[in-house]
Amino acid sequence: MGNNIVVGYEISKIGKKIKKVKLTKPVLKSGLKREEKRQLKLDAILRHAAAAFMEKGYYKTSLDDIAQLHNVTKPTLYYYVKNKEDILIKCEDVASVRINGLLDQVTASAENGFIQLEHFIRGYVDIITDDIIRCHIRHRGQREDKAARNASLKMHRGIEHRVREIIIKGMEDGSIRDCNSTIIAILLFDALNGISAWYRDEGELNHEELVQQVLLLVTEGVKNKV
Amino acid sequence: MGNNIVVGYEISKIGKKIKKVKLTKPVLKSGLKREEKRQLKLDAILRHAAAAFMEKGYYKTSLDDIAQLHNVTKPTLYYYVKNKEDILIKCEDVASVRINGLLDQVTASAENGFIQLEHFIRGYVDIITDDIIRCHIRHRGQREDKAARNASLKMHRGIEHRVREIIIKGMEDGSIRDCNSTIIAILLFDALNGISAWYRDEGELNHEELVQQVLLLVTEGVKNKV
DNA sequence: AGTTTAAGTTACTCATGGGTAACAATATAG
DNA sequence: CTATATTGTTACCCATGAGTAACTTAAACT
Repeated sequence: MGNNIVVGYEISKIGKKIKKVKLTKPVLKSGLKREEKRQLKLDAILRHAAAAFMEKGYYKTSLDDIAQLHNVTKPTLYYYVKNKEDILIKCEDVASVRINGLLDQVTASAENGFIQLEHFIRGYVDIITDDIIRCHIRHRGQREDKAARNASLKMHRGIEHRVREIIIKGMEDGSIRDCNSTIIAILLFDALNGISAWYRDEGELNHEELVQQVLLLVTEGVKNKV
Repeated sequence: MGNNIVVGYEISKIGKKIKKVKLTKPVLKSGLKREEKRQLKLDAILRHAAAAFMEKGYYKTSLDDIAQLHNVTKPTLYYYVKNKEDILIKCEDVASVRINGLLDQVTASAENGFIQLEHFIRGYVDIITDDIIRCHIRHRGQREDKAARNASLKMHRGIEHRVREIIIKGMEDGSIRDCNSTIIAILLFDALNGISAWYRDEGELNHEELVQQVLLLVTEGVKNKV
């Protein structure tokens, strides 16, 4: 029940009530504080859940597990989240914002296509350290609800499409060789997403060396042309 | 119970019994037939299960589903398989044989490292069309039983290691440029395994073009060096 | 032919875990 | 200081699905 109340609605309701009385700061401030607190708790839950999903897998992680990680009981989760699948959806929302943000940043520059692609790869390898992003990558498209599944696939296709655009741009400005941009974009994503399954920032493998090797492969391939 | 009887034991038992009486063909033949039939049925079950796992996911596929696909009831499966997880294990056994077989074939040639790598890529893209292989790729390492999980990871590391050896050989014979063979092997696998999640032989995308693009990426990269 | 073994069935048990109802405590507004 | 929304709890329900026991049918060996 509680989880059906949309945040936006809640705010506007408060706003209406207050508008006719007084628009003092304490009211607004505490209102925001509450929202902030709620948002922070939701974030923490998503983070805990994502970490658990990555470690044990979605189906092997119970809501009780997640609740325990957050030091609450299971029903409390339902105050922040519609159901188990909604956790995946909310993680994906976060991931979408971050990845598209990266793409915004990368495509905003005046650099040529190849350089933009290089920037994207760098940024993406940084990003996939985050459990929420990794959770999205691992579970994207995996939704019982049909509408949710389609939304997830569409969102990922959107991202893939933007990378393809970068590649096409590179082919037009001559910085990227002639290739099938669709396939190359997918292959690149497959490789990068694969990384997210095993790479940990704390590990022995140097972050920079990883990026170097990905760029080596993408830039020149491994064949020796002496 | 019945599933605990190892195939080899069964055969040797029959053999002993017969050795002292008569080694007529009909007996051996029918014995083989039985084993053959059993093996064929097991194969069919694995194939059905793998297809279902790929379509709906391991946890969303019940043993009843798999049984139905094979036109038997659930308990019958237990005659061929120890438990649900055992299906994954048996799929992995099949996959291991095929992939290592490919590697045997590839490394047996006198070609240089790069050509061997190329051959492997070609062969692997062929192989990952098979549902059982795809099932292995998607579910490798995902085992509730610890021993089984370790075995799965070990087997995959073994394969990865052999590819790394090819790369190292290529670096030694000068056909592959200097690189971190471990990372490159993993990246290559990530890309190839990623393919297995979306590529269908029946689809519009030409098999040869896919291979071409993978080889383009691995061979020369996408940067235009004009 | 008659006995044994393989192969399959029906009808259960039972743990797990998602989701809910009803109640309790805590914070915030007026 | 009281009323109300927010946040959380305990104690359930109930569907699902893995695995088993006991029984039946079909095939195969002697």
